[in-house]
Amino acid sequence: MPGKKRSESERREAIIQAAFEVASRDQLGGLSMRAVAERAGVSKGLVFFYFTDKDTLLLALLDWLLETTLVVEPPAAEAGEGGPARRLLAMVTHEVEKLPAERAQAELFLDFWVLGRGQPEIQTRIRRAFVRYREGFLPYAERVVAEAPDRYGPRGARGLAAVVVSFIEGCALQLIADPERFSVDRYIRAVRGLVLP
Amino acid sequence: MPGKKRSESERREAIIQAAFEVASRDQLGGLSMRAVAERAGVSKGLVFFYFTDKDTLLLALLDWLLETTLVVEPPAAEAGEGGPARRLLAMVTHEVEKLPAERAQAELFLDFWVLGRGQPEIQTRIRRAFVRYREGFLPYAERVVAEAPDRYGPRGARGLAAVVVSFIEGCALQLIADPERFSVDRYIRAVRGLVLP
DNA sequence: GTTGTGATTGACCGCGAGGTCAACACGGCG
DNA sequence: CGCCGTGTTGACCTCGCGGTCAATCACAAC
Repeated sequence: MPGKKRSESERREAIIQAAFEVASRDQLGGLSMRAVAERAGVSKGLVFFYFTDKDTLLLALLDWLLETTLVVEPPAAEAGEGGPARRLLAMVTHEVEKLPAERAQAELFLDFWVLGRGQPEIQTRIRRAFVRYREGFLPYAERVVAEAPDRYGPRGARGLAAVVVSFIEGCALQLIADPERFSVDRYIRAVRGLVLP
Repeated sequence: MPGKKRSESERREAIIQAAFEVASRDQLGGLSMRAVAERAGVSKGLVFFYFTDKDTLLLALLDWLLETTLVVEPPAAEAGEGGPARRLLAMVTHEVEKLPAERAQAELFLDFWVLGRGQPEIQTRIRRAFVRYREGFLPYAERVVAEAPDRYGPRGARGLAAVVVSFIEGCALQLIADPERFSVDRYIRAVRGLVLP
């Protein structure tokens, strides 16, 4: 029944939420404007009214996803007690432990990643978000490098932050491929053995 | 012009090759039976003649991909000179250095990974390939763990191998997202600084 | 109550997808 | 030569997609 009014931001939010739910179920490839409209309890035309394009809707969904996920939480104060390396390790542990709860987001994120190839708008947004994510680790990586600057070369902190992020992303990948076998504990123990003296 | 005959295996191979080229250009989402047929210089019907389904063709493509990529090369003999940790590191370095050259394969692989969610046939094949890949590192991880068994817990070698694979996969992801910024050297230097005393 | 404005609908369009199939071409065999 | 049987084709079917738009409705202002 046409005519019912709702505030613009409410509608937009609801549609994006519906899009997320559809994408979680059917992947981005299976996300159709029809399905989103149905899930949001709204007609197809209205989705096009708020988001002119499918591309526009996807970008809005991506923005929402990047704001929600892929944020570094600063370490707790007591995490730094054993030295910089232990603190960085605590951060990595925390990030990896978050993954299972955010599995749907991680899957969608990866889906955008694949879609991003050949779609520059998506790619640049993902890249920017990643730079931000890496920079969240940077200050702590710097303190690790500062302890033994000769072991890491110049710009060693950036490299270390990049390695940290790569490892976390690799974990996300493993989690998606094989959730039952993925054991956070075992991963963390192996890393701990590798890097702590 | 109908009637030209070619051996079955030749045709199958040519079609899979065409499918790979199309997928490299347009991703799996843009891979249509029409496009594959055109690329292979063959009619659409023939593609269905050899591969009854699109799903069947995709599985054949995936099998080809998994046989081609995702194989661990054993380390060179002199790589073990500095001890087990250095040898494992040399293997990781080598795997990461291979990535840029195999970028198209890595991208397609990731694409299948995303598609695999919800498509059990794909998922199990990827999982099996990954188990094999991890096991390629296992003997060398075992020797690393054997040097300090107390640092890694029980089954520490498996955890270490998993970490190694996660890191390599994370690198592949970074390479796909941002090929220009991705610097193998910097990554390896950071890892070296982290794990070598 | 009338009117006007802006949110909302659903029928509709064209397109390209996966898939089917009757017809056809060629090589070998009697 | 004729005539299988296996490759091979391209027209054709249906379906669901993204996208459009005139009609419709709810509400606020007067």
